[in-house]
Amino acid sequence: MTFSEENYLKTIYHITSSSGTEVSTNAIAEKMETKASSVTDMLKKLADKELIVYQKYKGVILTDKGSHLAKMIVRKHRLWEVFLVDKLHFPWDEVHDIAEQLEHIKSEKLINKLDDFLGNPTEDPHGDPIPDSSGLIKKSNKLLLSEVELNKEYRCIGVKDSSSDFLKYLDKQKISLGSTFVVKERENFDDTLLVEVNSRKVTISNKIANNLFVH
Amino acid sequence: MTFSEENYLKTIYHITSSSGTEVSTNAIAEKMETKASSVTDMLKKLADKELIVYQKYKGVILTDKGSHLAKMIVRKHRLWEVFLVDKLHFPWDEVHDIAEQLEHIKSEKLINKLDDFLGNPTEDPHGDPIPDSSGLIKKSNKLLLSEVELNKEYRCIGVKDSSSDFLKYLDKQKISLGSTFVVKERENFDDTLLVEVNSRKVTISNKIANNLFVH
DNA sequence: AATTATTTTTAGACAAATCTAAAAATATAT
DNA sequence: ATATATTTTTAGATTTGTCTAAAAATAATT
Repeated sequence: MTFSEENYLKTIYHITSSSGTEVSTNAIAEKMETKASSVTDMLKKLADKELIVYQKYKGVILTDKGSHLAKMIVRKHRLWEVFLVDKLHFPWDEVHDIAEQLEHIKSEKLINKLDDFLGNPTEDPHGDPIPDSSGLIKKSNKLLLSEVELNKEYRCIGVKDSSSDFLKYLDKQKISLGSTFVVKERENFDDTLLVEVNSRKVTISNKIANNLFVH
Repeated sequence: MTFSEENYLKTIYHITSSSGTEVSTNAIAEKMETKASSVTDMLKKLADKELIVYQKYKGVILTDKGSHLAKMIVRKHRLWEVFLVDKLHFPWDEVHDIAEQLEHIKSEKLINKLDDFLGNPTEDPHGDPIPDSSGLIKKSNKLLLSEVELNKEYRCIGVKDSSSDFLKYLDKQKISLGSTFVVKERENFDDTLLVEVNSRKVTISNKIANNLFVH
């Protein structure tokens, strides 16, 4: 498999995970920042290899074979992210681009040894689950801050939207990866939260709470 | 730079290191297992980018820029080899192919953090020197077993010829990476050596001794 | 239901890296 | 020094992945 084929497979896998249905040509093109015509070309190639089921104008779904390969790429991506954060001490928001490259390294032995070296983690630094060597995925217990129970302690494991405006806001509020949250009150009218962030009381809007992942 | 350009640059660097003079089109083609015509095409491209000095029919040499880039690729290759052997416990003879892939990962920050993580090693598992981040190379103190002094202790760090016949011979003699050697006698007639291998007396021919690297 | 808008596919072109076969330059040998 | 052999380059073709522009299919709207 070429890098490009792997990237398409991964993208289809990710869109399927959130939508559940067939994936459209345009959806793939948009996510990969390429043209629909390029996508069509590649879909034919992937269909020939029996990695996807493709019917003209009807969108695609992954075959079992394609789904397994996609999971192996996701597995590699997330294991490398753990390596970069845990072992090389990269900030959590810098690892994605490097993992995008590392996920294409081909060696099953390498990835299984890396898995052991890292202590067989089940989640990456963003709280996303890491498929095991047979493709099994322990479902994530990652939540949005807007969904948590009152008076329970949670730890910040990531953001959904990583726009610079949002990251600046977090910086101002001294919220970072690993911060602890305890939601003390929820305003019924607009779902604004009164939260203890590292024992400091902060008011957090619903929009903000919808962009913070916790554990 | 593309993977292919990097591979050409690295090959030219390696051939230059051992020959010292201009590198011929055919020498490159042979080492890369490709056709001379493909090499010519790429040489033009590398010359356009001012990474090599290329004159038709006269062979090539690296420019300073090309030489530095080549060293950075070698640096990455050798650091990843150290990672694979020291941290993931790969056998020393399995790491080359994986490092060939990892050497193309693009991130200066990654490679410098990896360097620190590994304790800034100056040699890879085969005893070859690792260029530092500015391209400086500490000259190797790697020797052939045929060149060592009598009654001094050396450690096996690699082989020159890795044909399967030779590796089988080593296996039979229980010689492996890390074995200690003390040369007790040298036969003047044919340079056969009487060697203590891990305190066991073994007779080693000059041809064998010329293929074992020690420290 | 007919028209308009959107999505998707096709057709044809292009750049990168490779190849084969033939031509040109250089090296070797008689 | 002339003929032969080798090396290197050119010319033209191929594959992969991309693109633009136009055509075809599907979806949305009046």
